Amino acid sequence: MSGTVSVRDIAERAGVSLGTVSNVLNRPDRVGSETRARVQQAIDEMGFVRNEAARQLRAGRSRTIGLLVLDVGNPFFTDIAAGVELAAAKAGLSVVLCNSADSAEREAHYLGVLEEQRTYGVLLSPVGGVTARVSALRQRGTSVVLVDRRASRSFCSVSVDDVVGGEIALSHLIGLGHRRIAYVGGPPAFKQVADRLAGARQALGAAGLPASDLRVVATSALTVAQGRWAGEQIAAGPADRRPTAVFCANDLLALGILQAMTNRRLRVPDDVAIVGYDDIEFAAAAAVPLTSVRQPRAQLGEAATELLVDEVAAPQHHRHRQVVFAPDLVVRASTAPVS
Amino acid sequence: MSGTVSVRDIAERAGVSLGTVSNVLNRPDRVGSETRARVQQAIDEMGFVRNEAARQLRAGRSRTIGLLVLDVGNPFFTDIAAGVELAAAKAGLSVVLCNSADSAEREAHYLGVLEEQRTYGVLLSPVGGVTARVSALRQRGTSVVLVDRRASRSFCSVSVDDVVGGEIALSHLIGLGHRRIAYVGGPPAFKQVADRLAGARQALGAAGLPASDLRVVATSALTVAQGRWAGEQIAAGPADRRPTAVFCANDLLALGILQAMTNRRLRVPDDVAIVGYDDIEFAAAAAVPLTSVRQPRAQLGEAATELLVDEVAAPQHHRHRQVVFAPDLVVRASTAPVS
DNA sequence: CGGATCTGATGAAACCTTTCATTCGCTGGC
DNA sequence: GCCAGCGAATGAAAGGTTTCATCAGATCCG
Repeated sequence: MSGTVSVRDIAERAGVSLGTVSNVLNRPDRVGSETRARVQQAIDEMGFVRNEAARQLRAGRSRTIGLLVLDVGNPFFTDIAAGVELAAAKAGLSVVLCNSADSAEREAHYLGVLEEQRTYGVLLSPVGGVTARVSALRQRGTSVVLVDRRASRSFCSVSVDDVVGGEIALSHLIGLGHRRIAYVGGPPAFKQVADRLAGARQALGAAGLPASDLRVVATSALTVAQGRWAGEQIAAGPADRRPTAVFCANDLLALGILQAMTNRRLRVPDDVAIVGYDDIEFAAAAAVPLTSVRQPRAQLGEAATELLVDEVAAPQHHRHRQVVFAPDLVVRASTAPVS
Repeated sequence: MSGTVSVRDIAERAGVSLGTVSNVLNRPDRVGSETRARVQQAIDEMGFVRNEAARQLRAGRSRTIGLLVLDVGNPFFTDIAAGVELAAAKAGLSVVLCNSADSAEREAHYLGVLEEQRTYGVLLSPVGGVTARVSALRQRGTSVVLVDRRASRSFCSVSVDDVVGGEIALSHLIGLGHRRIAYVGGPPAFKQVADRLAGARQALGAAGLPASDLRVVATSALTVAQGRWAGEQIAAGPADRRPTAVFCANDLLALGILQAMTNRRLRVPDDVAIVGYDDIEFAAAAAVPLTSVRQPRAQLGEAATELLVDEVAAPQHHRHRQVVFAPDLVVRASTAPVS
């Protein structure tokens, strides 16, 4: 303890006024060099550390961005966080990372905490959608940018075009000659799941192929276990009717499929080609490295942060924008021409 | 904006004094029920949100724990974070998660930020060790608990016994009849790498087996790529001298080994059994689910938080403790009796 | 009815920093 | 020698909450 050191103590020690110490800290150019040196010395000697709370109280707003994500355990979000942190550092801001863990209750709790902290702004990947709680937050003066979810006109947002993602995944498989293809994903109500399927169907249509070439296997969640289950379904059929390729709504499903195929002694990509989605780190590290649709995660985080900073810096002539990124395909060993 | 609402506004609206509003918020039992209701109504109507900065300024300390980890992308740390969050919530505290990304510079930066915030305390998985920066932080009154690193007497710490971990991994393989075993890990200077090896050797000795039964393959990092490389080394030898089992210093290495074996058309566990370390989520999700040494990650986080709370709550008669957990073994498909 | 007790409410002080209008002390120009 | 102008330093005010000593009013008992 030893009674924390304040600007007043420094001022006393250096024989100057409070204001001068503050100036040394914030506008050193306005202070005579000799005085500045004396103050600096006092700061070093006494081990003075700014009290951010007092600073923030005075400023009315903190220098910390709140990033509230659906799942910190998901590499997708930690990569976004890395992008946010990068952009925030550039703007002289810090980031606090909060985890709603898919729970609306936790989301509300953290929005409360962030609002009490008078956060600079909030980057939110919402559990359900833009709830009344979020609108209230914004109304009371905290800027909010949606992440990984396209917003209406009244909010800024950054997201990735899932229809395009489905399209490039399927175009890749069609290009390799695959004609019996399965789409694994669910629940179908998830917008991402539906959009990626829509994109896949578009690609099929564009190639002049019948919609029946794509078989949909609906899962109840986007997990490895569900992938394993779907893999069993797919492997169970007779070889001549079995899909030669599988497009999964995310990489976890794809890993589950891979595991099921390994169990069944089916070879990837020779017997079944697999395309995942998200390109998480472990997609490249899988026993058979996965071809996957990559979302520009770090860019997503950076863009969101920039939109936020823009909104906070000039609230009056800020126009909300909905930025949509295009995903791209990372081709690895799990896909090959149909045999 | 609309000029943020303060306790003063609420007091005015409800026709009471400042202090009463504060009492409604903090000790509702000391306020008459009728008054309380009137104040509460004013709060709801005006959308009052506590200003945490002012609160904290007054209290001299924030209600937020700083958790500074080596790598937020690593599931090991996010699981610890989950445990921390759980225990923190119980104590009415929030958690901010910071990422030093293995950089001493970033670590120092974040320690600075956390100190300026007058954080409740810091949970630190240190980059190098307990630097002067950390000691200074503590000396100025911020409690620090080390995570995943055993501390000397002067700090609290929580860690997992890596020697025991190595021991149980190797005992498992010995029990399955394996006698030609490889240990993959590095760089050897990493304490964890060395301790796990020491444990492995102990198990060998305890079983009355010669030290030569364990071949050490040193890697330059604990990554999938290095695991792949080590796997190549191991697979390259003649079948009758090739190890029948591999114990890896972490799961990433193990995944790399698995990938190399798949490439080489060697079967796991029939040709080569694999034991990983950490039991990350993807260990279970691998093409061949990995047997792995599990560290009690959530418990680690919880214990660290409790030590911190104990230290902060009663600094005078607090005694620093170094809690060491024992890991356990999760047996999956990647190990089987030697064929 | 007076005094003791108790509940409930009050308001000033303190926490620490930043800001800004002022003041101070000089220099240079007229 | 006086004044304008300038750089440098000052000090009071503000920001919102909590705490604590104090006070007002009601209740109860003798």
